[in-house]
Amino acid sequence: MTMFRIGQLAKLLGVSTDTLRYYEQQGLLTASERSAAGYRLYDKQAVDRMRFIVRAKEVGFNLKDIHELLSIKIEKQMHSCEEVKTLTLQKRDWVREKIAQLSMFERSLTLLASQCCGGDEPANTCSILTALEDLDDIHQ
Amino acid sequence: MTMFRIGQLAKLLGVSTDTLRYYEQQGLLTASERSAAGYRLYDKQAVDRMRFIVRAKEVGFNLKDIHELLSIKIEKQMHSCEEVKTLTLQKRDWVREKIAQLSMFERSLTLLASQCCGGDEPANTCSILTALEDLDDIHQ
DNA sequence: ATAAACCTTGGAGTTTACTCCAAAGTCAAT
DNA sequence: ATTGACTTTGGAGTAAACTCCAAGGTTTAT
Repeated sequence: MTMFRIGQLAKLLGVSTDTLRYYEQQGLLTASERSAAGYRLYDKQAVDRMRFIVRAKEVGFNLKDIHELLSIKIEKQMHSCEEVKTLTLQKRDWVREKIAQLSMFERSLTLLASQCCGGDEPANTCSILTALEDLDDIHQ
Repeated sequence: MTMFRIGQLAKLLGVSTDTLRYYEQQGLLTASERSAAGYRLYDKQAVDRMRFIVRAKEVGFNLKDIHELLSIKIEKQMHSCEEVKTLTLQKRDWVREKIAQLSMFERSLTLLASQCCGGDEPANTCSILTALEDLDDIHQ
């Protein structure tokens, strides 16, 4: 069970040490312990948690969202189970909606790329907006 | 062919008039014309373009990205077709990666919800991080 | 004709999420 | 033992994307 120092963890996750300290300051993650000299030390659990934070950030959750996600926990008798479930499903729906919208972008970008260097269509009709319109046409 | 005024467009797209003016200032969209009194007027094309901007924003593109997306156009002889295609496919890959990561979150949130109010498992193991670990377990 | 509800500009302020010091302590290697 | 690469704190600075005035002009409804 090796512990990571802040620089090693930063390198592992591809973020800066400043960012990790900032996340700690924002209450998202405290290093599992400190060395005699006061250096932050992160164990496996802390690394996992930080990885979660960084990934969630990358896909578009903000720090408040992430805080909420991380605090979804059943602590016996403390919160209504139904409450937790509702919040979780809400977040899932949010994620699903984003996936749906991204899929739309994916399709229009694919279409755009195919139109771009395709055949003999007039070149001036080739843009992301016309690609989106074309997608709409297909679906109507 | 009715024209929208800024407040109507803002309402339609669910953003503030300040935001629309900000996007104009950032060079993303100029109103198609002005009324005699100097009011911004948006035609269908401008509405479509603004809708694109707002949606792209919602799925996590920043304004610089959006600017790039909107300027992907083949203007005869001006840009290499291959260049345009490469940029488009790069953006598409970015979108695909995001979709993949979001799908992972979707699955873990689904799992989390199912664990939450399920049966007799010990409640203290129920969190987004343990759900992610469980997902990893399934896939290994 | 006078409110109420719009719109204009310019500029200042805010929020989020870092990012970058400075001054000082720690650790490993030469 | 001293250089270089790490770490600490606190606090200041920055970039993006709004958001909110103020002071004024315009439209619409009563």
